[in-house]
Amino acid sequence: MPELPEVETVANGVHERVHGQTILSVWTSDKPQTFKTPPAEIAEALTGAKIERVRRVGKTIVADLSKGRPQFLVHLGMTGRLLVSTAETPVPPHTHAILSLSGGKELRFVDARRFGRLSLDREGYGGPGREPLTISDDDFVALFKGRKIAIKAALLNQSLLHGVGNIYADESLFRAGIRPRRAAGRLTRAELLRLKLALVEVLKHAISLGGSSVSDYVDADGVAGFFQLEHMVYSRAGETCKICATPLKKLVVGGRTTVFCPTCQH
DNA sequence: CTGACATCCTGACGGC
DNA sequence: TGCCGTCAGGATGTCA
Repeated sequence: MPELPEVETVANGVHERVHGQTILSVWTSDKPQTFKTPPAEIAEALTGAKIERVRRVGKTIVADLSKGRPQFLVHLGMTGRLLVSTAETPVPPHTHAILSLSGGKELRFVDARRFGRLSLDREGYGGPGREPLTISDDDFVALFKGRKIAIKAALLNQSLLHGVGNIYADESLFRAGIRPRRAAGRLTRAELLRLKLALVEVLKHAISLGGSSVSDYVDADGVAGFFQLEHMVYSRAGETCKICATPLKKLVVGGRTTVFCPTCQH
């Protein structure tokens, strides 16, 4: 599932391949759920527009278009893919949008499970959440002050922090030695700073490896990432801890499957 | 404010 | 082999 590192990898890959190009035409599927903005409006806004820049904000991919045009937003959901393909490449099943570009290639949005969303930026995007890679120590600590919810649930809450999903929540809590059910507001400043450090480290490392490929995540060229090979806990319930060999335990926290080491995490 | 739960959706996987 | 039930989860919404 695409979280911050995967979305960053896709956004950067797409940017390198399409920036400066003009969108010649737009095709959209007939699956209304995929489009938060009506597909006809999206097609109208995009057709003839130049793609100035493609970047990541939280888990959203933002395409900045020529002046006067709205921004084009892509959320990958769980299984969404944004692919730069030649026009000759067979169109895969579950393709919901195809943008034909002046360079001859196509930018395609493919999403089997249809949790992904395409929209224009009319109402703004991102919300109040902060970026984990740039937030200050004091602001990070303040996010959790007085909160009774489990720290894992707080990490997943996009209105607090952007871009953290199930994989990086579990991985950062493991690396910080903190149990996922601990009340967020009861963590000490030292623990929260340890968590922040672990989170930044794990996100940056995952970005450097092209993200985690579980489910069916791939980058703009359809290439898988490698960080899943370094997962310490995510999806490893019942297996042994790579540090202390204790069997890893499974819980549900914040409605999500959660795996932790009862020995390494307190 | 909080958590528990349902909803959307399809592919993968386990059991029989 | 093949069918069927279960599970996975990001964002959002309902309800207690």
